[in-house]
Amino acid sequence: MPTAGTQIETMVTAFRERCRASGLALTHQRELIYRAIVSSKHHPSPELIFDEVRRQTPSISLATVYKNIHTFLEAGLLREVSPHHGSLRLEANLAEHHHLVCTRCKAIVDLDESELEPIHLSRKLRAGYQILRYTVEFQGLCPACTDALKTT
Amino acid sequence: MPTAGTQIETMVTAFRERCRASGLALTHQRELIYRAIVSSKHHPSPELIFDEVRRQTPSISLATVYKNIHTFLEAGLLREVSPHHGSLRLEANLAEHHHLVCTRCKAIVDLDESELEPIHLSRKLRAGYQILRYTVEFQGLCPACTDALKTT
DNA sequence: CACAGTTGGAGAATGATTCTCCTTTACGAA
DNA sequence: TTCGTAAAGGAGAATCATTCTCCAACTGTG
Repeated sequence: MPTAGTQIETMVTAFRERCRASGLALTHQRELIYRAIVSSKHHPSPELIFDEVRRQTPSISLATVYKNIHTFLEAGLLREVSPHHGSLRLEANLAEHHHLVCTRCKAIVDLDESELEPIHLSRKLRAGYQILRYTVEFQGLCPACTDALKTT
Repeated sequence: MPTAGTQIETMVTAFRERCRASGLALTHQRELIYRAIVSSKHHPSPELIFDEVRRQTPSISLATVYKNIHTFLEAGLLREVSPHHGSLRLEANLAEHHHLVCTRCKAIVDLDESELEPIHLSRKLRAGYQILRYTVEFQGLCPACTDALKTT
């Protein structure tokens, strides 16, 4: 069975290949940033990644971390945990319901609980966790953005 | 069948009662803010709410909108769409998986696709939408935060 | 109607993110 | 291996979202 260490190396190797394939220069900083994210068990913020990377290369700039995160997101090497961070989004609908989020225009449409069957967990979820509620987020393209991409 | 208009009035009436019950003063601004959120089909940001409310009361301050949003969230009158906005959170794990989010400390734990049964939509989802993927977000308290709240 | 405690307004302060501008580096070609 | 060019990095200013501070105005009670 592979250890966590070799698994990280596998991902870093794949990362190098994907950079080459995408025409992205393979810089020291880029590899450190990617490695910091892959090695993290949590889902780190740019600031945390910066703190981690700075331990090995104190001269790195926070702007470089941000720039590369966006580069990696565009290249599909990373994923954002939330499709709508950046600004607080609110709702007054307190009934159980789910969301359909357009990844392009960030519009959010509600889906009633009755529109999907209840979720069943195969096993007891993580010991010690108290689950209060769950929400399903469907990500995709809304009709307008589907059209817009076709035309372009 | 109730029209959208009367439904909004119903919610505003309930809002007034809940304010009274929670000891919150019923100000002109509060009602406008709540009404703007309830009336919105989308899931508005504070800035959008401000723009809307300002049309009726140009003297309102953006800080007031923010303050009241937080007041309403604490009173349970509103809900945040995303439990982890505020800072970009990233992951390199591109496999289908889900998230367990602690609402108190914002820690995110991955849940493998195999840990829950697939979701079935009862009907064809919204015409015209292209669904690319879905993620289930379980919200609750992690073991550490559960303990912390017991002790307090 | 007056009082006391909330709440609102304005603008400064803070934190996250992006931009600008100039220097340095990666990497294909010679 | 060296060179030239385009891509990338660093520093700090600029911008955007959000929060705070401080004082004036308002709500709800007596």
